[in-house]
Amino acid sequence: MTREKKKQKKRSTIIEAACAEFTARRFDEVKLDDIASRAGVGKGTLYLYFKNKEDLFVQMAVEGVDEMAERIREITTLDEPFRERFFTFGFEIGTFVEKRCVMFRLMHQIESQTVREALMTHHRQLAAATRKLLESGVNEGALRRDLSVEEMHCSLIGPLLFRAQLNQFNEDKLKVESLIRFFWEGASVR
Amino acid sequence: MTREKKKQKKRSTIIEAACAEFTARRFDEVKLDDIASRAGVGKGTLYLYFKNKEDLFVQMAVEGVDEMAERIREITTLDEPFRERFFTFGFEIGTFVEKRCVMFRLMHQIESQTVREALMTHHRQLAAATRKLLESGVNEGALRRDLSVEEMHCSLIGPLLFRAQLNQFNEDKLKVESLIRFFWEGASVR
Amino acid sequence: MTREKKKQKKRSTIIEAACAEFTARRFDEVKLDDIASRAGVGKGTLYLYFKNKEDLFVQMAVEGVDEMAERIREITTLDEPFRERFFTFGFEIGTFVEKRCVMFRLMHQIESQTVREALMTHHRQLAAATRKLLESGVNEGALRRDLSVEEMHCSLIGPLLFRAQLNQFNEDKLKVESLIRFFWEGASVR
Amino acid sequence: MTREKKKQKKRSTIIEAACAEFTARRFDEVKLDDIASRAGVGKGTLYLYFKNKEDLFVQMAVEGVDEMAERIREITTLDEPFRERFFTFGFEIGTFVEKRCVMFRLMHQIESQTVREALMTHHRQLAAATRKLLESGVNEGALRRDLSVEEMHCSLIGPLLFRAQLNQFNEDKLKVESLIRFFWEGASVR
DNA sequence: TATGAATGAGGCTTCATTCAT
DNA sequence: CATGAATGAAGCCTCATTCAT
Repeated sequence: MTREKKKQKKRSTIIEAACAEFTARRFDEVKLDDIASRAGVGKGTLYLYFKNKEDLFVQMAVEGVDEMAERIREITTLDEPFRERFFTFGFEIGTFVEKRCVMFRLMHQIESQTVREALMTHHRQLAAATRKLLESGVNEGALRRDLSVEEMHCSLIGPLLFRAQLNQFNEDKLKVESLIRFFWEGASVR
Repeated sequence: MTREKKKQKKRSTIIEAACAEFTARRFDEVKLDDIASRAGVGKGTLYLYFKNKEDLFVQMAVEGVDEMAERIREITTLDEPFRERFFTFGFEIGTFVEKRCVMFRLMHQIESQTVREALMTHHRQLAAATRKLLESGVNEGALRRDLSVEEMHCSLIGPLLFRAQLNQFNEDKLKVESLIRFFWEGASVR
Repeated sequence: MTREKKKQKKRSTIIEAACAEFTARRFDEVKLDDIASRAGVGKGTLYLYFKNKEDLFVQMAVEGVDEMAERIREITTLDEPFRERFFTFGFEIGTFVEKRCVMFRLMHQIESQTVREALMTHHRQLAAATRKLLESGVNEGALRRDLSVEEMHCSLIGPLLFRAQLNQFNEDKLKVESLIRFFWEGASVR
Repeated sequence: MTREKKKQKKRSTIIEAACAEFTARRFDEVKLDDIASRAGVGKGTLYLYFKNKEDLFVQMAVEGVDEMAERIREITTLDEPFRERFFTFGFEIGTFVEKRCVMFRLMHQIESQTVREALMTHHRQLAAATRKLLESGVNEGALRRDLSVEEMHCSLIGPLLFRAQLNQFNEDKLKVESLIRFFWEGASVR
């Protein structure tokens, strides 16, 4: 394995560990020691990959978001009926949100304007891609014209997010599918 | 004003200040100094009303939740058509969520099991009351039988919560009304 | 004792402790813990009086310098023959340098431009006052015209400073007096 | 060039780099990284030539001191009038002090007794050689009998040292020559 | 009851040192 | 020999908490 590959892999390991820790605890409750030992590296090593705790947090929160946005854009242009595309999207975003709901939860709680902006930027891209997809549904006559895209975005993502939060603690999990279907029944043109 | 009243009032002032601080910043970014000076009291005074920072946080996060749950139960038993009760409920919970979305956001990020339980307990009451109300709708034939109450709960509260989060930073705010109506159109029996 | 007085006194205690520590050890060898416990205060207390370690160091290094400069100006204007004034000055500056030679030693070793400037500013005042005094000696015909004031300043202070350094470790101490007299014999007009 | 020569050369490069760094900054402000990159070698390489940072510092501070002491002894035994020998010495020590004043400045600030001793030992040799030279001047009747050698040593070296310190920051530099001459005029027998 | 000066536990961060390559 | 990625010891600093006034 090349040098660069190795580095990327270690970075991922750290991000993964950070994600596990930050998901379970408050920012201040997570010690860099915890992350380091969970990742199986020395504490100092973290600083070879991230500027500081805050940076590690942001990188973690942002990890995979751009790829998800890209994926949504991809789905948007698929050559299928909108219904197909929508459900494909729905499952994928549902899974994504479940895994990465921390980001959504924590996004707004950062003091530093610059750091928050960094997070928001990525989130906005995701939201934009999602709205674009919904818009294409409207244009193709698959989704209702009388609803604003913002409204739909909120009514679709909101439940998925809320579900992810609840699921962290409940055992009888709601299915992503049913939430998406509920949205579809309400928003699609019959 | 009686002594007891005075004390209650000061407690409220502190809770209010804490709420403003915790809404804007992370738990660890909020200093007791900040809260104290925003509330216009000395730092030591906080300890006359709350056991410690965590306690102040919990009390703040829980403030008004029981009252809201009670209010929902009240609405549930109103002698009106369900549709009326539902929209009354919708607006009130929407407003409540907007003002107190911090609690929802922060609930899951507490390390201490006991503290988290304290928060969860209140939240579960709120959820229970909400589900009860929805259930009554189902029983009265106003809401669809084929949807589980959990599903509906999630599809109703999720958007309201997500909206509250977005609104902290967007100016062109989505209306609570439209979200509730969207839910109603999808969940009610036509 | 008034509140302000008390504060000043504690500040002095800390400066004193810092002086003792910084005189004996390198900057990085001195721990704030050491200073705090020598001063008989908590570690955190240091931060009520000084911004950080560097600041404490600078304040310590600068302590008393302005007063000494003022004292020199005072001596300069005394109504006595220059010879008297010179020896008065000589003893006082000799003693001062002995006690505060750290400042001179450390002055040039500060990385931060701003911090170094802070130190240099005070030192330059001291040097200026000293040169002024020597100048007055020249003008009154007591000191040689053919020597530049800078030369004299250097030939007078240099030995005092070097002596202070040596004395930290030798027991058979050189007398300040003999150094001053040597300078006087070389620099005065016979 | 032989292998040994090469090694010596690299060692010199490192010492040189260390000297530049330690002259400009505090011991703790100098990072081995800085020294290494200034010397154009890897950080690990430093440890092939020096035991640790402190050792590198000592070796640097001591570099050339023994040679200088030897040179002074050489000058002492030259077959010339003392006056000649003295000025030769004066210029050389003046230049030496200018280049290596760090050593003098830092000598006393080392915590570790053993390290300090290492430095002091070399310095004492230098001082001893200097005093010997001055003593020979007294014996030959060229220098005043009524001054102690220590006094003279201090009055000669002190100004040179002080000048070196001032020169780090002033542009209009005092001449070594004038300081030596001032000493000579005061200390020699007319 | 109210205060805020004093405290010190604890965590982030730096950087000298090591060692596998 | 040379390197620089990895490490973890150690210390500065913050800030929740206490307590004398």
